[in-house]
This record gives sequence, C-alpha cells and structure tokens, in this order.
Amino acid sequence: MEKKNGICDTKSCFLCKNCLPEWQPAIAAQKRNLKIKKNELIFKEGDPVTGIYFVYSGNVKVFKKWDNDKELILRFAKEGAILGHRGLGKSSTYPISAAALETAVVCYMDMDFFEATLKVNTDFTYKLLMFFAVELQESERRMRNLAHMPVKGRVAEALLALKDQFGTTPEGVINIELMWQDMASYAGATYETVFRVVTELTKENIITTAGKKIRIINLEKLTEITTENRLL
Amino acid sequence: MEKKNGICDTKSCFLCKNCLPEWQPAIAAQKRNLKIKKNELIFKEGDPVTGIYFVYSGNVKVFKKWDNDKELILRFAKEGAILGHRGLGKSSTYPISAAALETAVVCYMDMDFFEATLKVNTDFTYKLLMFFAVELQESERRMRNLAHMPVKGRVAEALLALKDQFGTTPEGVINIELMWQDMASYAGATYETVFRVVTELTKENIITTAGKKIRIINLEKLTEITTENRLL
DNA sequence: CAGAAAAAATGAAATTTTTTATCTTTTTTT
DNA sequence: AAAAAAAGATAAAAAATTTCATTTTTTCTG
Repeated sequence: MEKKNGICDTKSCFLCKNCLPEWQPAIAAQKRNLKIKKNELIFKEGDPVTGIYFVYSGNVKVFKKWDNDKELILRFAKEGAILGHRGLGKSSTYPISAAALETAVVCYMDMDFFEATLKVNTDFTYKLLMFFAVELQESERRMRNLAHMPVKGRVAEALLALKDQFGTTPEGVINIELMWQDMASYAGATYETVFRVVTELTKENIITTAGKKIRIINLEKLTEITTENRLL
Repeated sequence: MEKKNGICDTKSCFLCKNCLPEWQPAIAAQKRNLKIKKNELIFKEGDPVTGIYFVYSGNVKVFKKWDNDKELILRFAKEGAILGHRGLGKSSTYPISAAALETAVVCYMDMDFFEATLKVNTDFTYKLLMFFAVELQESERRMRNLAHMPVKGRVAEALLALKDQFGTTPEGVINIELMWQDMASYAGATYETVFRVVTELTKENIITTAGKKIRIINLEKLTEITTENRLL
C-alpha cells in the first residue's frame, strides 16, 4: 500500500459527486491517495476504523472470513464506490475486509473529516442514507438466497449480478475476470460445487467459459434458474 | 388492521426520540395508529411503499418468503423500532414483509411526510444513517453465518440474539415466546433440524425448554458453539 | 526461463440437511 | 364445546453439498 498523492481528480467518486462544491477544497486538502497491489488488503476485519475509502481505479472485493479459510464475498466495489462505510455506527473496528482484485488506487480520508462532511453536507448524508437502504435490501435479498436458493440458483444469481455491475461486451462476455474461488465465495458455496454448476451450465448452453472469461449465451434461461421453484 | 388513533404518546419511538421538539406537533398531526392482530400482516413483499411504521407495542417479525412456504426472518422489531424503512431508496415496493407476533399497535406516517422529516431533521437523518450502518453490519454478519456456520451454531446464535434483544428473567428464561417454526426461519433452517439441535442442546444441559419458554442454563457453552471451529 | 506455488479440474466418499411420513397435542374457529 | 387447523414430536429415507485426495495446468518469482 503505497502513498501516491494527487492521482484522483476529486470529481468522480460517490463523495465528490454528491457534496457541496464549496466542500471540494476541504476534500482536496484532506484526501490521501493510495496505490494497492493485486491481492493486497486495504483493511481487514477487526482493524480499528480510522477512515473511509473511495475507489478511484481497479476492482475491490469486500468480504468476511471464517475459519481462516472460508470467505464470503459481500460485494465488489468498482471505480467511484465507497469503501469502509461499514465501519460507521457503533463499531470501532471494521466488520469486513477489503482487498484489491487487481492493482487499484483508492482515495482515503480520516473518519473525523468524513463525519464532519456528513454534518456539513446534509444532502450527501441523505444520498448516503438512500445508498445504505439499497445496500441493506441487497444484503437481505442475498441472505434469503443463501438460506433458501439451491447452489445452482445462487451461481446463476452471482453471474447475473456480475453482469449487472460490470457489464458485458456486445458478445455477452462479462467484463471482469474472477478466480473460481472468488466466484464460489461470492455465491456462498465451495469451489468444487461452483465448478460443477458451471460445467452443467456450459453443457446446457447457457454460458461458455474461456479462461476466466465468462460469456452468457442464454440470459433468459439463466434468469429462469434464479426464479424456478419460486411460487410467490 | 384497525385504526385506533391517539394510542401512541409521540414520545417513545425511534423517530420521536430523535427529532427536533419543534417537529413533534407535525408528527402528532400526521401519525395514524393501527392495531394489528396476531399473525396479521402489516405489509408484505411487493406491496407499494406508502409510508413508514414505528412499533408502539407488541413484537413484530420482518421476513422474506420464498416458494410460498419457506421464510427467512430478518429481524424482530419490538416497541420503539422503526419498520418499513427498507422501502426507502429506489424501490417502490417493500422488499420484505412484516407481521405481528402478537397483538400489536403501530404508528404509521406516509412516505412524503417521512421524507420531509428527513430533510428537516438532519440530526435524525444522521442517527438513521448510523442505525442503517449497524443494521447492515448485522445483516452481513448473519449472511456469513448462513453461508459458513453449521446449523447448530446458527441456532445458538439465534438464541443469543433473542436473549440480547428481549432479555431474560433472572433465571435465564428468554422473554419472548416463539413458534419453533419462527425459530427455524430465524436461524435459516428447517423446523426438523432446529428441533434436532434443540434436543441436543437440552441433552447437553445448555438450555431447557418448557412449552415455548426457553431457558439458557449454560451461556458460556452456548457462546462457544457460535465460535468453535473459528480460528480467525 | 526454470522451479515453485497457486489455481483449476475431477472423482469418490462422507456428512449434513432436508424431505417425507405419521402421530400426538395445542390452539383456533365455528 | 366440538370440529378443524395448526403446531409439536419423531424417525427413516433421500437429496444436496462438502470434504478429501490427486492430477493437471497456469501463473508468478527470482
């Protein structure tokens, strides 16, 4: 994690886009840019919360560990995204970890300044509240899926979520390269199970894979898998 | 669901406790009290979001359904709690359902008024933001548990969560009576599995049950079960 | 570029959890 | 208060998923 100040343009992240123009100089003065290598941790579960991050470039995974080897990826953060906001509230330590999936640059500001930002930019606070509401909904939807959806559906969901977040080429190739292990952590299953499901989906001509590139051929069928058996 | 205006005292709920004194009359003018019978739905997944609720008395469960018969209880709301705030953000329909566990009284206000409340009471918005942050942390912790913790641990967690939220008598009896089915929905397992685990826990002298009353005898062991196998 | 380490693939075995089925007891409704 | 519906118990069978063991391939490091 290397200091590389002056990289970000104080324009493109969730904070910069939603705060008062008058507050921008304060941000510019406070922010610190950090360059993070692939697989490097930005912060980890249990670390004391010192501040908040915004992703400037590169993709980041936000996850929880268990048993030292089982992990559950909660979300992916791409450029512009806020990171570390789960450290807000009563907790003084991060409840989650974040690591770069590839070389990334993040923008950091300490918590005191961020809280001041909240107090001053009430509209930003409101936007953040709405963002939290959406995240909460997403989290609870995933929770239900984890509890009641069979692995195949969960993998299908994961693929669709990645498609939505990162988009695809015109041919349908999802614009992110993930290790299968990460895919498994995201779907809440083991590597082997995910691998089996992916093989199935390939045989059913719903997706094709080439290395870490995944192409969705039959979006309807994939969507169907996430809803089948659901009568509600 | 019966209108019973004038029941709540506009003093005890999350909103009334955290907003400007000057705003109280506006609340008093806008609020509508509703009496809800046991097992009656207050709103359900997919209903258009029209407003927000606060629990005045009685316990309420917030849940998601799947397959028309599988449900996952996300949280319990007791007196004072906010309800329906998951309808905030982009969604125009509730992402979850809420039902009374026993006869309950709730306070309702429509969404326009609530959003006005947010704009006017910036400190309330900030508090709500912190509340959301905590809920998000809780949700994600549960998500990981669902993904990686064995049922026994999940049931133990559920018991501990109920103890924390509702308290116990001096003898250790948890102050809430739940159907085993609801316990199962809360732990993210089937009734049979929960039953098997509860039998085990009873045999191990960790809990005892009498009807729907659950008494925790050995809190340490119960806590141990939620952490064992975890090396982190 | 070589060697090591990590990731991907795969099959079989073991385990966990759910499903199914049946019966008893409670609770609710009429 | 009787009848009907829902909840509580329990066991056995079935299904889903994980764990384990092993091989191959890819990626990274020096």
